[in-house]
Amino acid sequence: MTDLFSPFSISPGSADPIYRQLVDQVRRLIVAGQWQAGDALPSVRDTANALAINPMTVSKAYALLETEGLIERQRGVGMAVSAAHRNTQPLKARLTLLRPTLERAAAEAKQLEIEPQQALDLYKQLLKGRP
Amino acid sequence: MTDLFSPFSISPGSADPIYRQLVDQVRRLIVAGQWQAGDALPSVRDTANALAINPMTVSKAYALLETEGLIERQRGVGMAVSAAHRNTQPLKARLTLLRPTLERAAAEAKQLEIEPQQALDLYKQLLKGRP
Amino acid sequence: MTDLFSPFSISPGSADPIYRQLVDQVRRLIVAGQWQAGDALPSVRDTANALAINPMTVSKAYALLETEGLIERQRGVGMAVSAAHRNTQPLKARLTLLRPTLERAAAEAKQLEIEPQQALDLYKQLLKGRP
Amino acid sequence: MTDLFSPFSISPGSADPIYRQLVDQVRRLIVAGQWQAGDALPSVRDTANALAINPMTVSKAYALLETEGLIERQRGVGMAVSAAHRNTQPLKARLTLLRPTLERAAAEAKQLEIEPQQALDLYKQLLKGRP
DNA sequence: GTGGTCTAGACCACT
DNA sequence: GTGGTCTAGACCACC
Repeated sequence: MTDLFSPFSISPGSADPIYRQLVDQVRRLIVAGQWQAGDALPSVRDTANALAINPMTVSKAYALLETEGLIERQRGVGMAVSAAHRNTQPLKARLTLLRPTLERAAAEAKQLEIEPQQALDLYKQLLKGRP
Repeated sequence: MTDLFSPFSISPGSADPIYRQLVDQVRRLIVAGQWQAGDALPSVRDTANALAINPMTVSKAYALLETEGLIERQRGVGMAVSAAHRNTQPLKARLTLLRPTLERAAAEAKQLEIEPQQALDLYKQLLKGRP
Repeated sequence: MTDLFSPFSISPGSADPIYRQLVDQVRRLIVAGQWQAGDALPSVRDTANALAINPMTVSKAYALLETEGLIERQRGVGMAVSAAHRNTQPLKARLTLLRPTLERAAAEAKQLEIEPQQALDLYKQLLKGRP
Repeated sequence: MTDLFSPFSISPGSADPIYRQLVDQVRRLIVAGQWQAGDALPSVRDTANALAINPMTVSKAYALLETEGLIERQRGVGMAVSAAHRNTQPLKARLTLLRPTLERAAAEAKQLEIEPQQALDLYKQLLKGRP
């Protein structure tokens, strides 16, 4: 029997590939401190089963994260959050990860000639979860 | 020889394809009213030369914009901003174009456990052009 | 018709995987300056055909080299030696790539209590191609 | 409680598996004559404890060495260096064990277009323990 | 049990 | 033409 629940959620029809969605989610979970150094990651097979995707797709995501140094392979055991990585990155580091998207949003607002205050209002609304 | 300058700027190494970058830029320039109805678009060949990209890539971008109704093909002359299209879209329409990116930024802030106020501060800074 | 020759040579039964063998060979060819910045790499399909292996295996090797920054993807065209990378690395850089293997060889000689001069003689012989 | 010291040193993150690292170390210690015929090997459990690895991994290494004839199982006592095996192998045998690594180093030097003399100089340096 | 590698083949996106 | 992604399934190595 396999675990049918997964900490990940993917949208198969999305623009960016499944493996990339997984990488991004893991990265944020670690950087935000929700996953601590040494914590085991869900196994490739369990994740593949739970999300109904191919194990290789999960494996590819994990391989990239290993290259990045965020997670480590423990042979015969599984993958774990890298010990070398400090738990819960400081606010500054987390803002750095958020920045690129906000930079793009700023560029777009400018091209659309939307006033900063109006762009800020929309963002505020979305941050509160109001659709 | 052709014009080596172009109103467009593309980044060949970017995540989204060149044709998409072109489409987005044209759309924003028109919607923001910087390009008015009847204005001629830079020719496919000039644009391709200036940006050192394949003419078919530019052509594909224009074709999509034509389908969208934003620009019109004037036989023997080139492409022009569609007359049917109201110049300078209302604010609401422009905010709709900005929304997807801000939605993504909101989702990322949440996953990174960044407080709304801090995310807003960063966005405000970027909107002011302060790097 | 496809190219049946390839600049690569692989040994399918080797200890390290095929994709790794490819990565190492490309890396050395570039670092040694035999492949210059901007040079196109053999296409994934051609290489796969010539070596009678799966295209994905070649693709995986290229993806790793791209991550490493040694080669660049030119969308719709193929892969090329990265322009950012200086052609023909200086001797020092090349020695750095050789060093790990020689360090291992030194450690093994020590454990086997082989005199330095005798280890050097063997290495000299092998460098001359004498089996 | 068991001995927390071990004559072995392993690197868990290395390319080659732990059991292989153990096999190679035992082999060199015996062939070099540092471990004599009849000497007892550290017990599987002690070694596993000291290195914080799975006992089965140590057991596998010992099993391979037994197959190789280098060590013998003494029922109820443990493993010992094989009596049948001549202590301190002749130089030729020890060079044979060193050869594969040097062959690889020679191939790499050639691909990197490093002159034999420069490769030899580096190896000489490393043999002297100068980092 | 764990992940890694490779294959064969399909489909997609880009130029 | 180019590479990218995913699938289904096999086999291997390691612990």
